Amino acid sequence: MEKSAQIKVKGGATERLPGRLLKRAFFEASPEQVAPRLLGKVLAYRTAAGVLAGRIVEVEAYLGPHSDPPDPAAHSYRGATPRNQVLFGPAGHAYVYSIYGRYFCMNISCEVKGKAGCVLLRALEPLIGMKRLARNRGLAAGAATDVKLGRQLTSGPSRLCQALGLTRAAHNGVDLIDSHSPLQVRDDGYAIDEVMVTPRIGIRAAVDWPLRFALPGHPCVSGGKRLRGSVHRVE
DNA sequence: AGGCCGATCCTCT
DNA sequence: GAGGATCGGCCTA
Repeated sequence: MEKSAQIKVKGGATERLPGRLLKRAFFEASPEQVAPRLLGKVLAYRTAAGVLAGRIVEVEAYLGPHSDPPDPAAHSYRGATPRNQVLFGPAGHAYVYSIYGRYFCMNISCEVKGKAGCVLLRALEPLIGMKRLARNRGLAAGAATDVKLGRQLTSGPSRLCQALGLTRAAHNGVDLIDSHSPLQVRDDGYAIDEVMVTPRIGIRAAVDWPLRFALPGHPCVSGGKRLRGSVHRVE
């Protein structure tokens, strides 16, 4: 019997989240600025059964209709609708939408109220609650520690929602930078050296715009060689 | 009222 | 590399 089995984690409500909460101002900038800065930050979800968390390793920026030129691939391109209204609200809120009838994707609203830019979370590196992340994905618990299977947990915009258990009904509109919120974006001091920039994935319009950002060479980034791009140093 | 389609994932070849 | 699953939301009439 392992010792760790006796140091069982306490109830989720009291369990600490890693690092410190980001500030609202972090998200009150253009999506092109916010997206690369989000790399390395932590998405943490406090549930009754304990904390789930992952490090953000791949994102995409989607520009609001006010931008010049406007972004035809963005959900906000044709203005506010019941589905996308969160994007037109204040920065730092979750925009969760359903796609293909079976999946969800999560974005974070940017800029100030009235400007609908956002950042899509495309991949996380699993950090906390690996076994439960695997179970939520319908994978064996062993996948949590298996290097080969590890990237199947949270590498993909809908995979990460499935792993954390994020849905539109429960999480659309949640404030991610409120200390009382179950879902938060936090900074644990992880430093980024380089950022890779490529076109966005899975869209039909503006296919060349360089708005996808990822940690170069990170095993949890989705896609293969095809998705290599230019690498830039970070401050 | 009806049609179209998607910021995906998984399986099979 | 290709194709199917599956349905909410948006557009057109």
